[in-house]
Amino acid sequence: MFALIDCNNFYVSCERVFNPALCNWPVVVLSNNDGCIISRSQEAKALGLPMGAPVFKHRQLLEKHQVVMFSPNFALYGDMSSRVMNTLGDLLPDIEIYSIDEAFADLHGFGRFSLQELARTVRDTIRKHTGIPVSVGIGATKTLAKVANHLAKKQARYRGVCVLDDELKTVEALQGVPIEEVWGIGRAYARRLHAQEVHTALDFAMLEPDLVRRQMHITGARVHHELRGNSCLPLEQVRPAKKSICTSRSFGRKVTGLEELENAVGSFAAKCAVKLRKEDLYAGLVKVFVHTDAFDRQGKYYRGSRTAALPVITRSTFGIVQYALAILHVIFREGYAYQKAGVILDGLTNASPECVTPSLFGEYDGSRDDDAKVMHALDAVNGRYGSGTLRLAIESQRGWKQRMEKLSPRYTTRWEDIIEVRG
DNA sequence: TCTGGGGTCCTAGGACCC
DNA sequence: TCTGGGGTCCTAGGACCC
Repeated sequence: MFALIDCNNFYVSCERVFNPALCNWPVVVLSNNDGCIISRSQEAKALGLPMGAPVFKHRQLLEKHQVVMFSPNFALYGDMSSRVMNTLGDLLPDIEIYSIDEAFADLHGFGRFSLQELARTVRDTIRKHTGIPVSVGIGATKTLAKVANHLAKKQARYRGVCVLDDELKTVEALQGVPIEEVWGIGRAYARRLHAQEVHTALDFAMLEPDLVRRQMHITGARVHHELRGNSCLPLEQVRPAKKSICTSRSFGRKVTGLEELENAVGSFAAKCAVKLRKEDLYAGLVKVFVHTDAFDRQGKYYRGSRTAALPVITRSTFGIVQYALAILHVIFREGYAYQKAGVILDGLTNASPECVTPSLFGEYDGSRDDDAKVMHALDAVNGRYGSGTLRLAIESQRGWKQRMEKLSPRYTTRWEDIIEVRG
């Protein structure tokens, strides 16, 4: 059996831990740039605020009900996530951290315990240790655990715990879950399935396997298999190495000048390099993209992107920034109002550069010993005194910076922000 | 008139996830 | 006026190899 432990309204719940007055009040967390709604409390969902909706379209509703809004505080959410996962890891030996707010657990060996009681213990302990409410779903496969979790959240009678431990319960559960709610069935497949009169997870499970394989390829066939109780997605306890690293942002206002774009792209490239070293990897390819506002039907539209192969794999901020800027110069067009830019590192490897053939023509070589030492010093200083303490000059101008008007304090990761309790 | 067979690698695009 | 960010996997098709 597998369990899926999923935090309820995670980002909102994190804010509430340090602001309990917000419990029972409609609360939302916004995306970067304060643009969209990306987490909603139960009360906010009840008002009809959709997930992912742009704030400006729901301004009236938000104001009328005095919905409390937060800019995203990822430093806080990341730290709260590791507290939840640490507590979970103490309770269950085999877990896979699937996302910032979810983990799977393999329950083999727990056969002689009541899974209901086990799930309750997990839920109560995480709540007690971290303040975060979670739901627990248990089923014979990961996909069925997801279905169970969905029911645990949606139907009050489960009180946050749903265990599908026999066929009858499983079939009943599948009947109650719309096909679009199934893990692995997105918008496109859901639309096609509805057109074929497949509306629930049970309808889908009853289809001919060959038909599913043909229409939905191997990924769809796996979902189908798993819903029928045959496990084909194993627990992945070790996180696989990253295959790409991306840093991108929408701008706080439109950017037209090359110099400002250089500041943005340079900053994103430098951020990518830091992530790269944190993952202990080297990059082989750098990609840069810029584009104008896709929603703006009036303005001139342009999107440009190029990938450059680095002559030698590197993890140096200098090398990566240098290449990113060179690409930017190639794709930049005068006379456009840019809305977003990003840098993507690809061709990632953990091989050390000494094992790789160096460039015949002596272009920039990120494996140079002095660069490695500088990067080491850079990361050490920023690790100790805060990121951005030491940075390249190009990272300094930040007129394009995003709106973040409702940011909460970093309660758990910054001394100045720690909560004060008065007696 | 008649033109093989067996591969690999790369990229773009689509679909999905949180 | 105002619409996020960061990922993965799969497939088809093109280009190339011998």
